[in-house]
Amino acid sequence: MPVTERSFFLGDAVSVARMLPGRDIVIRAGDHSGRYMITETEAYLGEEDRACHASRGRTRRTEVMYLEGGHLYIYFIYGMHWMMNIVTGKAGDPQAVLIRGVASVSGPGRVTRALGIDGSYNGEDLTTSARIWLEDTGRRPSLRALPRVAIDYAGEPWVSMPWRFVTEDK
DNA sequence: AACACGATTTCG
DNA sequence: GAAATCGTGTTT
Repeated sequence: MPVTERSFFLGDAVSVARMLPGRDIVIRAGDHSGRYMITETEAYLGEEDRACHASRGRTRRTEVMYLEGGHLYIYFIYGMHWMMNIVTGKAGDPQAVLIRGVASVSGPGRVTRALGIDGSYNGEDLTTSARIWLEDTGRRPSLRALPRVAIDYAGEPWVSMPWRFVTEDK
């Protein structure tokens, strides 16, 4: 069933990142329509977290992270890839969860390409959108917690925090 | 106005 | 191992 309760997204990013795997992202957008089970997530914990874009404060790019949980934070990187994140927490608390993988699609850049996600989805509200939302199918996969990827520049302790969650292969 | 670099992917 | 490729944040 669709997850329309705002409360689902108001927890901290680590909590939400642990709840997302097993749930489905549903897209209804013309040429890109489908259901994709989330398999891998990564949490970014606000201004304190040196790996989080919000560690540099509120800017034009990061302002959507300051919205209340349930909105999408979409950004472009390496000149070619869109990254999809789900904002979590209360308004003013810039946390988000990167969607690193969905069933049969590994890698955050490949996820957005498969789902047809681009900058037009930045700021979209998952609890009210007619083209993208979350659904709870009841699946509760066991997870493995690992360090986050490609954030060496953040230094310790952030580079070592086990805030990446991967569905165990079974 | 110029510069350095990135929450990645792909090719060699 | 290195290129591709450009928006963003920082510095000048």
